[in-house]
Amino acid sequence: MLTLKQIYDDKARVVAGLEKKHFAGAAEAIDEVLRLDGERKAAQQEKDAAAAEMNKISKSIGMLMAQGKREEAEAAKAQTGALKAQIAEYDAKMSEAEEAQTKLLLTIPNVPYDIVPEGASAEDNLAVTIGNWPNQPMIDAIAKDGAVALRDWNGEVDEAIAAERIAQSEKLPHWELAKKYNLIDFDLGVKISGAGFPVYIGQGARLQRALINFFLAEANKAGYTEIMPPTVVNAASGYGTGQLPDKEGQMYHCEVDDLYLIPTAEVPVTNLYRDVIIDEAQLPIKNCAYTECFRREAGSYGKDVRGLNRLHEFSKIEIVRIDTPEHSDASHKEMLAHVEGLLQKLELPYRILRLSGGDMSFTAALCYDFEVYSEAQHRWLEVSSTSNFDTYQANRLKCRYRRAEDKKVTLCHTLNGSALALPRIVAALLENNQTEEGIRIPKALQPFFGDDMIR
RNA sequence: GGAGAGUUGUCUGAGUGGUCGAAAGAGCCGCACUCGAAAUGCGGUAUACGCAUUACGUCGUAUCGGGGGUUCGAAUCCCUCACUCUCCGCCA
Repeated sequence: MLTLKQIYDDKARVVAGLEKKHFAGAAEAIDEVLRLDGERKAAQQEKDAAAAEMNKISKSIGMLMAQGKREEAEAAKAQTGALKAQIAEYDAKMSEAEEAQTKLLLTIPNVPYDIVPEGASAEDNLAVTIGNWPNQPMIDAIAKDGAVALRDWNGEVDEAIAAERIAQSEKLPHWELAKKYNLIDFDLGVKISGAGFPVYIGQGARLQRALINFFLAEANKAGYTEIMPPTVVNAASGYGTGQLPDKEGQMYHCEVDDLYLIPTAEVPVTNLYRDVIIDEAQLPIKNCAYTECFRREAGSYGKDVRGLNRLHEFSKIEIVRIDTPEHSDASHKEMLAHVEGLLQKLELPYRILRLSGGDMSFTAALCYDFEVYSEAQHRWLEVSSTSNFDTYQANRLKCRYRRAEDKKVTLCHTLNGSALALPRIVAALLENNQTEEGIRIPKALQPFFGDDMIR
């Protein structure tokens, strides 16, 4: 959540930022936060004064008792009743205002950075890079402006090119390939769990393992420490990273023990640093983790959920960084370069989008999505979302560091990104690399897969 | 699952109702001594909120696992939850 300091320091910037994120009633919400803060402060002052008086009297009673002055002590006791009631009253007022304020702050999203594009939806995302792209005219279109709005070129408007590509393509979608080579059995998954829980078999299972190992090896090479966290977490962890309270319905919940299945390794790995004060010398902390991720995906339907496009359980390697405010932007760029490197090594066509204010997540200050092009479905599939959360998560987590220079305790910045999520990578890999002989495994992956082809 | 013992500051560890935010030791930081280091000596060494200030804060409140209660007063008593350890049971 936002810090009060952020709001006091530059209220106008906060309100403008929230409006960029299309948060309705931004100005009113911020004013209410400040009003509640004033209320809390006033109540605390009164409470503190009353408590100080009470402490003084209590101490004097102790001394009188020690001196054997029973009556004077009893007289002092008589004074305390009213004070006690007052303290209770102010205390109630104070915590009431504080709770109301926190509750409100939890509903207010993070303020986006200045370079975040204006816009209400995915239509307004800014394509900043495209790679391994075979269609030259489109690359030129991108190169001209350096970055252009998605709607200008991605096929929705440029229908001629899209239609041509589709007409030329005789490629099978990945769900048919999965069947043809006996890689994934979706029906078996339905039988034992339900839709969205595929069963990987033989070479399909081996491909999963190869990708997990490849991604972890790359992360290790880039200096990330490998973490193997629990895949169920308590509610406090859910609040720490912002899945709770607003995205409650997206997580699987084990009611008996009040635990949640993680939707991403971000949750356990970031919460490692909840209620912690880190020495600046240890920053940036760079962790990576492979976990299964669980998402209820309530409300999804149609072509979005076909095959591997959207699953309830999937494998993902996540990279997480904790950093100083001064260095977090550099960290973010390193993470983007790392993820981009993975897609290059996998030889998949990809693009990188800077998400617009309206499309980015609640907690992010700056977010880039990585998408791979699926040549049989003719659509872009999101495979990574790499974000800087500024102090927004850290404030909830109480994740702070002690500055080397002046020993001051300050909020950290947190960042994370997928590097990478498997299913859509598998989808693109199968679809884009299909040949007469089988499915070609990219060179970088061959040592991990143990073969150059799925046959 | 049953029975019992615990949880104190960066760490070890004392403290069973009254100047206890907390003894002592270790660690760490600063200063002194030294050519330098070690040793030694002196001082400092939590967090949040509030208040104050140009600045330094001999300022206030809260915090001894979390929450609640008893009391004029709680690290200390009671309730409750979480966690750790020991024994029994069960189990991979």
